[in-house]
Amino acid sequence: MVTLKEVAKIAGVSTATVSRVVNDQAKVGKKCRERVKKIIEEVGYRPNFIAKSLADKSSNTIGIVTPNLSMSFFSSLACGSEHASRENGYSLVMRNSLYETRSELDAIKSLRDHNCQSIILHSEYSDEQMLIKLAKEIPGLVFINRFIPELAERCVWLDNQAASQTATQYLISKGHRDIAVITSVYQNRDPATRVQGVQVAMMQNSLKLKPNLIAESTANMEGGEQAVKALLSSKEKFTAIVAYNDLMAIGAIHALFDAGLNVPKDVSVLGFDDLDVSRACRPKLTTMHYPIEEMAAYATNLAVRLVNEPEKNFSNTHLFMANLVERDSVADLS
Amino acid sequence: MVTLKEVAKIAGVSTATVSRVVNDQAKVGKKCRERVKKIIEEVGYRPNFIAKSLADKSSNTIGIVTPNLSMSFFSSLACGSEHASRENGYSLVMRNSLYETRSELDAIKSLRDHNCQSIILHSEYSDEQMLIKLAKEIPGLVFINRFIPELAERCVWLDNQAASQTATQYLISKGHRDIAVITSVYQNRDPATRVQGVQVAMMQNSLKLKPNLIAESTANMEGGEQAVKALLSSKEKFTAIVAYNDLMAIGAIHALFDAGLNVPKDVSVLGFDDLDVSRACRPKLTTMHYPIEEMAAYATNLAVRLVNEPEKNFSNTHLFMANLVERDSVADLS
DNA sequence: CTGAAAGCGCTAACAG
DNA sequence: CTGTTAGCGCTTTCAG
Repeated sequence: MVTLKEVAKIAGVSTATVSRVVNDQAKVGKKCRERVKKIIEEVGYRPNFIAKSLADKSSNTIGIVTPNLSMSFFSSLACGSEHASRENGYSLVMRNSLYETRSELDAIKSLRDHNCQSIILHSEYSDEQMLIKLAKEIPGLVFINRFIPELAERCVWLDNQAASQTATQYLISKGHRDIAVITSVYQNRDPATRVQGVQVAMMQNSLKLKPNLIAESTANMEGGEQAVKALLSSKEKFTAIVAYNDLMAIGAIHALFDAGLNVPKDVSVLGFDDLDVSRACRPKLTTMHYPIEEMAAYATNLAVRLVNEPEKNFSNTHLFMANLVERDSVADLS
Repeated sequence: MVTLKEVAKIAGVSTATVSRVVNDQAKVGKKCRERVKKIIEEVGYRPNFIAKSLADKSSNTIGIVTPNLSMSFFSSLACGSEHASRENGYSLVMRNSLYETRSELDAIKSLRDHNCQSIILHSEYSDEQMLIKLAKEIPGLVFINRFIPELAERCVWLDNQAASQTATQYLISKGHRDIAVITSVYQNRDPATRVQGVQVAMMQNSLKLKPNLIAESTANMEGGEQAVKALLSSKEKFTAIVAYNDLMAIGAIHALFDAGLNVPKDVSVLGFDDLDVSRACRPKLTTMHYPIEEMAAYATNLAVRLVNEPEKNFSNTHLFMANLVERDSVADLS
């Protein structure tokens, strides 16, 4: 491996000079610069990033921790982040937080110990106090999909309530009055917030979300099936379901068909997230598009600016909105 | 940030000693070790991995490059790799290869320049000669889903032909005689190999794959739809389709239903990969399970052993098999 | 505009 | 068993 020092020797200049031309810094004599460049080319010199990191205390890597990278939502998140990282000249290192006990914390600490100052965290477990403490230590720690008031300028999140209001309002505009909700038992507050959203939207239309039209289960396909079964067995009438996410929505569709009901003819189903699967199922799912990839890219840029421009003050709000994408799972009753 | 040197000073020992207890190496006096440990604990010392890497030329990171992390198949791959990386004490850094021109190569080189010696590559574009050259330079470069004879000991791949033979044989055992294939125009040789697999299986049963029952398109849902439309317009009769992958299979199912045909009653559809979507569509997809997560973990372990035990000779074959998972998209005609 | 020199934080012979 | 001493490859004052 050819080093900077060797280049310097061959070129008959000092290492400082070579370093300068490599990072095209400052004033280096034009001819001198040319010569060094030529030699670098000839001998195929490539800078050693590790050494650079050590010398200038940079890290050139940004970290991302999500519960489980193999889930579509999180892989989109990672993808957005990878793209932004690369554009900023950083490497993206990732960790799943799911498989270990103190998983999230361990992941973050491990990242920090690898000198990466910018970390994108999709936190599910840790409590706010812990996170606040960590944030002090790690200047580039940003939170995605979690709002912590004390750390507002580090939080990139979605207006869940507005989103589910939009969704509900849409259903109502299509003539639905008896709306059911299938939601999830989840670590964070998203499910509750979304249920609130439908309640508010219904209230605004002088409607009411009936307690036995709320079914709770796990946030996946099986959960969706279970929830719908519960709904069905309650004998309460409903013409539409707003689901916590696409997976539950798809489970719901399955359960509905299995019960001899047609979607959307007999009951409409509205999803959340707009994962790829929402175009794979039949009928294709009408759903709220979660701009997770954009959010991840945004969060990544924020994370690098947070460490590179520490003096700067950043605007306090990084709030995104979901938007409705109409496909085939909602019927027009009007 | 407290350094090893400071710990040494406080403990009244040399940095070498501290280094030894940190890496619990060699023989250090028991009391001495205890004392140092206590101090490390007290002052909250944490080793600097960058410095360590520079000093001992290790890298503690392994790289992975796939075309597009947001695709289910690749995110499973990444996930398997992340898990294995972590177990080996490495960080996983990833790169998409899709967005740039000389994308793959750039990604690998960038990884290499960041001193990561172990790289898992899902190569789509690069030619063999280039790869062989790279392999010489990077001891831990392993290829996933690509077989390069000269680099057999670095290739972790799937027996595509056997897999599609299995698939076809299954269809035949279910009474299907008129089998169609929808395949993909793709960078690598997989599609062709899989088509061969069905041809062989059919031949073994004195059947023949009719040329106009082979439709080619892109390897996604839209491609599947298109391919089926082509098949349908050929007027050639068929009772089953083997698809290049799950996405095409699902597209096929859509197109079939749109044409008024029922799956599996009128025509059966068999997928490949066993992605999550295969359980989201209706009917649920019978498909060949591609053990990509296991393969990725295996490849990752191989990659680290390749650099850590260079003297060792590794067995030449890292060949995996796909297995059939029966769901609801294939009818029994017999 | 360019060079000398002192590190960044840690490891690894080599002595003792 | 423990300390001394060079570095790893690059950056960065500080002189000149």
